[in-house]
Amino acid sequence: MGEEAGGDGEFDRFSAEDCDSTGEEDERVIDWEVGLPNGEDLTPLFQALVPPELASAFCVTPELPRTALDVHRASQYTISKLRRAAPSAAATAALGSFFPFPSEESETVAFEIDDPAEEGESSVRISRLGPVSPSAALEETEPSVPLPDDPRVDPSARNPKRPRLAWTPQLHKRFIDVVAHLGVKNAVPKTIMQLMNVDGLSRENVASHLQKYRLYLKRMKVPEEPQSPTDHHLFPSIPPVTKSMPEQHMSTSIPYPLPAMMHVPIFGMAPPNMYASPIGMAPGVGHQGDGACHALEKRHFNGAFKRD
DNA sequence: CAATTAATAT
DNA sequence: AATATTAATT
Repeated sequence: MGEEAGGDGEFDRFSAEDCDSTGEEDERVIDWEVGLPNGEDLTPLFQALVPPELASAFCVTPELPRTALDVHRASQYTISKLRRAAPSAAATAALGSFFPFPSEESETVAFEIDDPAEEGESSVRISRLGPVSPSAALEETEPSVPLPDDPRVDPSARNPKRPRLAWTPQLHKRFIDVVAHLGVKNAVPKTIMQLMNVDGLSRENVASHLQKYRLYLKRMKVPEEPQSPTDHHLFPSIPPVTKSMPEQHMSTSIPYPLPAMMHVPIFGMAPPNMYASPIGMAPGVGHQGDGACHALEKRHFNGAFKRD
């Protein structure tokens, strides 16, 4: 199970070429194919994975050769099975009983990519419904012949050019949830990053956000000179940190159920309606069903950080 | 090496 | 304005 990661974030998504696209398969779930090797990289169906000699040497019965029909049948089965059962969090094992919630809210956390080549308001939202790949969103044209250093060859290889991360409300919420779980005192970039379990999210992404978040908390805590009536409206009284008890690490007992932490595809997507979540920055305790702070800004959660 | 913070860059 | 990056410090 756990895999770790000490490593740095790697980019191992995309590259889902146009692995064929005969429109004959209506049941096809493109989403699942992203990142998978294409047909040419896979062992042909008729070829046994284990050579006969090896198989006999280890007393294993060689698998029967499969046909495309077998594959198709298996696909149908899998699809129909998954159709009725919502995906249960597969990657929640990281911390024991941490996020045992299978979750109804299949969260879609989206990354927004700011096209580096452009200025100003140029964030591109990638629709999860489309076969659009992140790389497609970042490349203006597509040379028919991949250059030696073509990013598509091996995105996981050092790809220093990571697109600028946009902290969408979903991502931010995940961040907040994790920090709350850890306790503000224990929440450090690496751990947060791991717990957030967002594909492509780097430690420095988190560190940067965390720094900002802490500044925000600081402001909240010591409002020395009570804020001008003008910036009062956005933030109702939200005691920033665990105020009641001397600060300790309360990693257990989360006041509210965390959304299941599932692997989040780097470019998921959120329907255009996504800005509905009020990002109250209550670090420790929550706001859950109650519509506590409805600061409702249209632009990301920034309204919450903003001083005004 | 990782974390923190402040400063600075894009 | 939001994030990234860097430098200095722990």
